[in-house]
Amino acid sequence: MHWADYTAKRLSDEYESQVIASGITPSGEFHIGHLREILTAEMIHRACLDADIKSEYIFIVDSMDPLRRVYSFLSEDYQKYIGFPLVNIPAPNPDGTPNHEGGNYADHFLKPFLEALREIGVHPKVVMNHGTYENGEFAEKIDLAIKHKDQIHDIIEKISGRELPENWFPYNPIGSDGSMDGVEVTRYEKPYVHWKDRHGVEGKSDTRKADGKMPWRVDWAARWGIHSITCEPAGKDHGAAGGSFDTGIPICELLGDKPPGKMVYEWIQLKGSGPMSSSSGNTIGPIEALNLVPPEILRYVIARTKVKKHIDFDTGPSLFETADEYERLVSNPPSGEELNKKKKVARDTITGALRLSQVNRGVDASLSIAGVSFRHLAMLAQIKSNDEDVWNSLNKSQHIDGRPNDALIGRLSRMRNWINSVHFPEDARIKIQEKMDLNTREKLTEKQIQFLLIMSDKLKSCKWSEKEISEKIREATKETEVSPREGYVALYMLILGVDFGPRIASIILELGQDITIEIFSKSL
RNA sequence: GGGUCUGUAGCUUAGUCAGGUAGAGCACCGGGCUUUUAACCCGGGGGUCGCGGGUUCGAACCCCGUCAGACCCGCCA
Repeated sequence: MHWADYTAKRLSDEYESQVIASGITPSGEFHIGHLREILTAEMIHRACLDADIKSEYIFIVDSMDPLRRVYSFLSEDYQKYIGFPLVNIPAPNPDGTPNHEGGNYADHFLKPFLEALREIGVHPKVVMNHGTYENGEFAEKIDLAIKHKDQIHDIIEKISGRELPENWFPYNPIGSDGSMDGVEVTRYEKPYVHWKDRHGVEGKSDTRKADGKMPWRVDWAARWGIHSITCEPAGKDHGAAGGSFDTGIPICELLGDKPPGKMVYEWIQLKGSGPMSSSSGNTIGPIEALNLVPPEILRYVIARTKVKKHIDFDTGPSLFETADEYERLVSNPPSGEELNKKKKVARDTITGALRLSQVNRGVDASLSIAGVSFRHLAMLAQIKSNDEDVWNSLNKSQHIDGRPNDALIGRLSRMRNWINSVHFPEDARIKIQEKMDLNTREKLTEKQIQFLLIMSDKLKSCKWSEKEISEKIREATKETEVSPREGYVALYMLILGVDFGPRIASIILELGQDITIEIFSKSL
């Protein structure tokens, strides 16, 4: 059984209807690591719906979280915004300076991420956390938290092993300058928290408004109750012993609610370069990833991996394997009646992964088949600059019959992006030689050189079509009495510098007559 | 220091929660197609399930220990 289906089943044993949640702080550019947070939750949500369990999926944006520090992509102008809720800060310009016309900081980073989510078929109910404060939904929890201040204090200190400051208070009001830093609570008089900020200014915050927020560990526990969340997968940073999940459970209960069960997912790493981090610049954005990787395959990468296993995200060579594995599975799904228990489990797991990988829920996976392997498409995309030529070639090779489907059109356009990016594997790149070097030439026999000379002549008067070029190759092999194989090897050595490759006539055609003849004349 | 997770074929892994003869893909090798030469089809070899104990008629799976790797415990998912 797939992990999402298993979780859905477990949830339905405990709750009648589900609220599955994700939560992310929009403190900077989103990266594909965040996609795991989103997709883990969304797949459980889909699994619930597929099992006729009532379910809702919400994405809580921590727009009230304060700016912690001036990140590397921000200019020093942001110094003055430290401690401000992200929703109250101007969005940065590309050079890192504040753009006062560009909306707020939280929305700025959120917007493109939501677009990427749409592209991979995720349609959450977006909850801006500052909105929840603004409309008073937090007020009751804030009141309870303040009343149980000492107990919460003890829970955090005991479970996390962290020492809280003397003046710790489960509510951080915003001071006169807009920052939550250095604001000291002087007293609480429902619904107002009175304070004195670092400038000595005194004031009060209305707990029914977004005049302040609860600290992270309390905030998270409170929102489980406010939104009746039944499942919220958490990153392993929150899931560590003594982490915010562990303190959240008793705090949530203290505030009168039943906490969701603990579920922790592993991180995605960029192959070979460790965990993703916005500050180190070691990121790949969901949008960048979606430019290269078809959405169903991006989903598949998450769906096929157990939640607790880390994923090495690789936009290099292993993308071929992942994509071809997906293609193979969809076109030839594992089936069979006489399987033993283990094989049945394996089959159900993988078919579950395929089901959950579809961009649109309930749509037949077979519609996402491109009908051609990633490798073959990579080759065609490199030698055919025109999409129509690619479709013609695929028709001729009987990969497709007639017009390409949407999946294939999408694959080709992303394939072109991939090839043009630094991520495309070098050994898959077709490199046209300007001329044959001496080393390569020495590997050829006299006969093969003869063959190339004849070819050179023939190409000069050749009508430039794939058929004609193939015909010339055949003629030349006959005239010089080299085997077809030797002839092809000679051509590959000349044009690509290696002894094998994709269909040479296509490459020659694509190169054009002038360039081809130039390669021949320079080399021979 | 405390904790979590991972360790199965050269590589990626399924199977571990409900113990019952180790399964797949890639790669590799062989054959076919003999020209769509990075395509396609068929076949094959390859695993002390990290290591050591224990429980059991029976352990990749449960328990204890141990080694290795990754990560968390400073709100970075």
